[in-house]
Amino acid sequence: MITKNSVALAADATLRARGLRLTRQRRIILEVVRATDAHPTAAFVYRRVRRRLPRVSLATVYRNLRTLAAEGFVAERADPSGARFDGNTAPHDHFTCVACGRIYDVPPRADRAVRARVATRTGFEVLNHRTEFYGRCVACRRHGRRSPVKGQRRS
Amino acid sequence: MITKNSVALAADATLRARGLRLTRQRRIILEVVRATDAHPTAAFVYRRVRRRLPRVSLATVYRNLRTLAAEGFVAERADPSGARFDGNTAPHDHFTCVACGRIYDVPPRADRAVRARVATRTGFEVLNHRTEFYGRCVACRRHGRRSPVKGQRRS
DNA sequence: CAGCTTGTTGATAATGATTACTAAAAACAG
DNA sequence: CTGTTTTTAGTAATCATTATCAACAAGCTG
Repeated sequence: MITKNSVALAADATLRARGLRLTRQRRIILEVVRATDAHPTAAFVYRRVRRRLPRVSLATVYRNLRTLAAEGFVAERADPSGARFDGNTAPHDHFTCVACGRIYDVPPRADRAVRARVATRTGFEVLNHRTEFYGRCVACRRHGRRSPVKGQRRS
Repeated sequence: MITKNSVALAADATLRARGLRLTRQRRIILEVVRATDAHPTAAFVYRRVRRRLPRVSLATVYRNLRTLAAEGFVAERADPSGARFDGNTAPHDHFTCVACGRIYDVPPRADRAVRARVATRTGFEVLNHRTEFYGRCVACRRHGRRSPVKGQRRS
């Protein structure tokens, strides 16, 4: 089972091997990102971390999200209004609801062939790929929402 | 055949139907985006448009790229360092070279089943989907480039 | 332990992309 | 023309992100 603690231990070992340290801030930032499936922005992570470390700096959050992403402990994705982070580093796809803006995880497709096809067609070396779906989630379909809700805070 | 002029005519008609106009600026911005497959940034479009309209404003470029995207004449995609635009509005996928940063078009997969699978699994209404591939393009493989080249201008 | 080196933090300034604002120009309708 | 609406250029403002830096902490080394 993946526990908070086993994650921290693994992170600690990996970071040490690079001459980096798993500081209190870094550990809590990692825990916050892994504890939600909301694909949070840096600002969201900042707000959450502040509950446990009231004196943390926004720069520290950004700095560590970058570090953790570079070391593979979180994934980073580009969003029209900025970066979002994902504590789920297992391969999976995403569904973005065009009405409420929420991003849902979607189980990945069995896709060995997809990369191979692109590789042979282009001659490129395909290291990775990801599919993004867009549409309306169940809740928004039920409520008949069609367009982005204005004024809602980005999570 | 799709000519510059037929595009302009179609754009003009669509825009008029919305009470908008195909101004000189708007038309040239559209032409610039459609004339390249470099998935340009707003700054790139601005530089190109300025060759033909030296007094154009950067704000005008942004404003019109947004308008043209909203009307479906160009596609917009989020990139880690900002928005990129695509004059190719036919369905297709993208390959991003992690070494040189270039974004290549990839022919789309026959994919009726992909959306259906997600729809039945989630209950969501899937309107669209897009696959992003990451790897090294032929040129970068040949030159043995592995990491992003620093200091190059985003196109 | 004291001293040295290096990594890290919080605070804040700086940057870069994008958007908002506004007065003037252009496009159109009658 | 004349009035109305849209659009523009120029610029200020905003927002996310990054850089800078002095103070601090952790890990050696002797």
